[in-house]
Amino acid sequence: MVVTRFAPSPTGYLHIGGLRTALFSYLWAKKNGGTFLLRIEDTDKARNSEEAAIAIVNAFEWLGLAHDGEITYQSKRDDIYAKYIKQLLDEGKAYKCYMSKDELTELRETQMANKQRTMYDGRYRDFDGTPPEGAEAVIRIKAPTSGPIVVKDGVKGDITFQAEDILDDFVIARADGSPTYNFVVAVDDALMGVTEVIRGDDHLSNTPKQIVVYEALGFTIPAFYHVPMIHNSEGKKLSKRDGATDVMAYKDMGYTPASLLNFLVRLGWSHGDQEIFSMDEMIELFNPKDINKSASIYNTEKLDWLSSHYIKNMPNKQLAELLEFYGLVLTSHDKREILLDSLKERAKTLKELAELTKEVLATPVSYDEKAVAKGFKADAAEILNAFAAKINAAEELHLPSDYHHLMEAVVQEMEIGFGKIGQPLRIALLGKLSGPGLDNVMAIIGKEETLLRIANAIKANA
RNA sequence: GGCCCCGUCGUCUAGCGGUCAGGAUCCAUGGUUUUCAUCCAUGUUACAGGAGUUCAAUUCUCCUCGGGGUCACCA
Repeated sequence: MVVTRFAPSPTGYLHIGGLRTALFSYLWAKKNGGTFLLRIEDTDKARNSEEAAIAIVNAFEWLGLAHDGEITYQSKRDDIYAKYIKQLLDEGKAYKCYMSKDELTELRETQMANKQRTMYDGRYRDFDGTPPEGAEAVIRIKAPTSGPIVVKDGVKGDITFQAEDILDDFVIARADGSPTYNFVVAVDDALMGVTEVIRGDDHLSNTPKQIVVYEALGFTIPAFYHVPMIHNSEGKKLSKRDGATDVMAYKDMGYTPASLLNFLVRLGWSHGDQEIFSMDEMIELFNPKDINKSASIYNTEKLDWLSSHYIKNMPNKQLAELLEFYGLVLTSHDKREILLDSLKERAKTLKELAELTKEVLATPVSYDEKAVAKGFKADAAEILNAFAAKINAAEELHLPSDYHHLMEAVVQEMEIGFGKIGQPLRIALLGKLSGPGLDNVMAIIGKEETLLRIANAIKANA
């Protein structure tokens, strides 16, 4: 049974980097028919907020990454942590340390002055005297003072740390009794039955400490996969300062979960030359052992490409539903199919598609000056009038081809090139020289609106 | 600074001793399109450097350089 988890601390929104490790964890659990758990690490009361926890859950909902079972909140598990801390105390594997913060600071300063590494000196490790008057105690764990600690990492291979280089008797419970991060992570992962920990490699140097906790408590050590960081364009760890790192901002920008997830899965992971992955394919093909060792730089060029790919290939009905979030209601539009077929190949995001659609649907209120100078020549009014006359005379005008035939007729009768009617008509219909096929536009807006736009343009530009 | 990790086109990556170093994106050019976009075709650009090992190194080893992470009574 594979059990993975995502364990954010609710200090803000869900960010891109977190989402990627969550996605990896999710995929690996699903691939193995296992369980993907969510744990909110809200032990730091000063920095955490309930809104942040809700925001994270909402983001997962938008993305369709469902966790299994109930969400675990660390803030509700004080009793459990207290129990294990007491156990370690009773077994002599942890002890009370009465050193004050001032004393600690002083120790560190001396060590720095002597160019030693800063660490707790273990002065209360075997203390059995009377505690100093009024001193508050923290609980420290007895960590090994020398020897190798090996992290068996599925991404980077075996990583050997020397206890004397990195460890000291670190604090597992603060003076107020609250447990610290490295302790609760190990306890929770063990109690929740987590078998594979997939997380950012900024946690790599914490892992030996957690291993100390696992071993002291007699828990089974899970498999670790430390995935490389995502860097910003400066090559530094991606942080909130780097602009769009809030996952929900991607919804606002018009990206779909499918494109965002596809983009993220390919950051640090690949499967041969394949670029497009459906959720089913990701689940089928993902394996954390294939995760890259090196960090990747966050660059959204490919996200745009993926996004347009997914929009182009999405059924119009589904597209119309998604577009409502961006203020475009098309559900009852009778020309929805033509409309979206002719516009969805032009948009990189849903938001862009919504805007392009609104532009086509709205009667132009102004005309691009350069476009008029280039495309609305002296004979424009005559040609457009001839075309308008044909529209007026026509009985049935529904399909793009119906309008196309009328344009061809004008071209033939007046013995002009297609551009002669195309350019002014484009300006009349859209106010500029670019845009979707004119026959499509006319079929979408209909006979009356087409005539109106032609009349308006002649009035304004002739 | 100590410890740890990493180093293939600008970017995301394939490669797991012998390849014209492949794909994607971006960019450029051409074609298609009345226009723009799409689409199609073509093209430019990479093994950080130096020693080894080997008949042969992008691939294995070491060193250098470069980048990153982490060193709390934060998580």
